[in-house]
Amino acid sequence: MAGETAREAYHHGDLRDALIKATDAILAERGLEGFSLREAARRAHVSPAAPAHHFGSSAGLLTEVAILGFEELARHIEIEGSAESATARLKQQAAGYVRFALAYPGRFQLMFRYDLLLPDDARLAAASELAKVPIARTILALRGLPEDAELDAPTSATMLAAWSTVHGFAHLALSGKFSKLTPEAKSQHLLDELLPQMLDILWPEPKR
Amino acid sequence: MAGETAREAYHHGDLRDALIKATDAILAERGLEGFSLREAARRAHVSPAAPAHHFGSSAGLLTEVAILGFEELARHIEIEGSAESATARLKQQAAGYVRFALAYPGRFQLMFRYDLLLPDDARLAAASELAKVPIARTILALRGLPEDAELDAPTSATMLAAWSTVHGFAHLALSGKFSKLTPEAKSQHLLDELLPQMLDILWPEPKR
DNA sequence: GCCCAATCTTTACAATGTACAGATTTTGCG
DNA sequence: CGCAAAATCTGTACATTGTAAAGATTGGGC
Repeated sequence: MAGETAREAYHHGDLRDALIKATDAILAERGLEGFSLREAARRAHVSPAAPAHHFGSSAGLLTEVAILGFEELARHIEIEGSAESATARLKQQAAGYVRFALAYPGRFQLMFRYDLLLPDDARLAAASELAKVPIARTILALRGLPEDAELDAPTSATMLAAWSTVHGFAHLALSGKFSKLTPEAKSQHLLDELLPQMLDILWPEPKR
Repeated sequence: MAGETAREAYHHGDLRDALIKATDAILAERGLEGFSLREAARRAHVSPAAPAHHFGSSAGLLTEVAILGFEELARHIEIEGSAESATARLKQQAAGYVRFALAYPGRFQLMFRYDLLLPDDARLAAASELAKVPIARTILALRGLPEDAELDAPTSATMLAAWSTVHGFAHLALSGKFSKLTPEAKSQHLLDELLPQMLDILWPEPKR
């Protein structure tokens, strides 16, 4: 009991967390295509069939990781400092979205791969919805509405516009469609140059 | 020689085309996740190892299908009728892009899955670039430039904006992020309602 | 102290991509 | 025409994957 805790822990303890962390490590090291259920089990020092009892299937484990991904995405989107205008705040949030996608490409791609996730998981849907809240607040401010206003048609259309723009940018970047630069310098150039240029076109500063 | 041509054809003939068509059929019937190299070989009535000689690997076959996909995408983007304004033309092209993605989700998803395609295929890169040409023309018209003008920084940033917007919309739609509707009615609603609403916000008609 | 349920292992099976060696067909060339 | 060489396809084999089924082992509640 006071023996080697690591050995003991794997035999009964927090396998669930260990598998989630192993999966996250695989996504970070080898990307989404480098993941396999058996590899995650290997890293947790358990048999290939062990994960099934905790997550049901591979999709169950990946869904759990995707939920954590949406929560982390929400954190990246939330605004830290003060923002002068609503459009400035929107641009900061857009940068946060893209920064997350570029920093954790495996996680990000997983989050939108419905074929790898449980299709009707309520917690996943909730996490996905929660990640939109910070943007919704900014959109309301952008349209001069109070923070707790209802999401009318033009507001949700504006949200859709912001979401699509930033998501398309991130997805195209990860698909290698902007790959004329080296991978190292690419992220900074995308975030510091291309993204602001694009956002200035779609959301020009109203201050004349 | 004058015998049953179908049997003969499979034994020597146009296996390459047959495999491409089989793959396209799988993508249409079962989606991208329903594809396997062996299933394509099965549909072409050849052994599992046969495709290798024509395409090298699974990625080689899929790359060929993706090239056809980009060519078809370009056709969907090209404008058919006359367009009053440049922004109207842009919106028609955007609708063409989304219509393609919704009509051929398997093909569309494949085209941006770098992990399934040959990473350095020149013909694939060329087809991808060619699909942007119709949009580039519209962007130039939008900015009041002649059709053969060079793509300066603001023009390419505007292109990036248009591309990201429409691609993000299509990708989010296919990821099931808008799925509060039935799949049948969804496509029409997306094309007729949501997409125009979004585009009107990002590209308002200059005509006051 | 003991039984039951939770947890993990072992074994097994069907599928997949693809390498390798051989058969068969077509083609090029004298 | 004849024949060798090249192109094309088959058969077999192997490592890897997800997961189902049944058995072993552990821990908690009474």
